[in-house]
Amino acid sequence: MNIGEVSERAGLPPKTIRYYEDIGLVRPLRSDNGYRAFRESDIHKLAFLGRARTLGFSIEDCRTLLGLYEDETRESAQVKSVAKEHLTAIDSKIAQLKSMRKTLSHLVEACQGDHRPDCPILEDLAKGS
Amino acid sequence: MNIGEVSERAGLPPKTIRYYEDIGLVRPLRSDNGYRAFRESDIHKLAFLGRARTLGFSIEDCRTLLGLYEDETRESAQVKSVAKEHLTAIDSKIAQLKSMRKTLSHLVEACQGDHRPDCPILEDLAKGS
DNA sequence: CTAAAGCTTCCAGTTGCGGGAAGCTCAAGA
DNA sequence: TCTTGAGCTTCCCGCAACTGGAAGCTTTAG
Repeated sequence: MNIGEVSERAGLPPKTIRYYEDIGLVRPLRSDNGYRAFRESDIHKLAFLGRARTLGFSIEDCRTLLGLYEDETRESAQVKSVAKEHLTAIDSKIAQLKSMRKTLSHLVEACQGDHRPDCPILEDLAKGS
Repeated sequence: MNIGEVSERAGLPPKTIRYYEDIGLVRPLRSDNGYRAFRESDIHKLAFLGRARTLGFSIEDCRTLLGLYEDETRESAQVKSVAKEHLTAIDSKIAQLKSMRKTLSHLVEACQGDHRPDCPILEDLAKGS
């Protein structure tokens, strides 16, 4: 199967698929004309990667997860460990964003937003809080 | 004042300060020896930038905000507009992360995390939800 | 006088692709 | 059969916002 059809079936842009081959996440065969020839297993892998990326896993995490997926001798504890670390990272990002959000929303509420130059937002940035 | 002292006073790494000069956010003078010579106003600007970055504003937003800060004829509505857009962006990032978090936490809870290979996390990635 | 610290510029790498150029292949219509 | 257009290939640049490191000059401390 050519990359265009694979792109639709896996839900990933052709550019992304080529990139994943570049970095060794998938290894499609090649036809005589030089075109990539994807097997069903490649499509399955690509869809797996797409979903892992949707959950926010880094490419390196995806590589690890894919490796575990294909390793019959894996221990689920290994998978859980990767997922838990990622969950922790997500939590700290959320916390950071919420902190920004809190400060920023206060400032936005305090700002009149009219034609006059006086602005609590700029004042806060200038003086620090 | 040299970059080292400015770095401490503004709370930004020297590399970052040089980068901000590169992209035209600050324009320190130069001493005869070629060293950057920062004025108080430069330090003030850098601290302003540091705080804006802490609130998650992009560099281009920072450039805009700094411009407004130095423009006596600004209207606070302009500042508020930039801040509100950023707030919206933060909100959607939070929403996206929470969505990831929700799915991922369910999966992590469902996974035994023991020595056996069976893993709901991998199963979900393989099949989609 | 020397060594270390601090400054300079420049270049490469990070993450995860996207855009676009140049060029080959293939499928369909006149 | 020829041609056109779509689809495929590789390659390299660019994004955001820096960080790290090399090579080399200046200043400072002992």
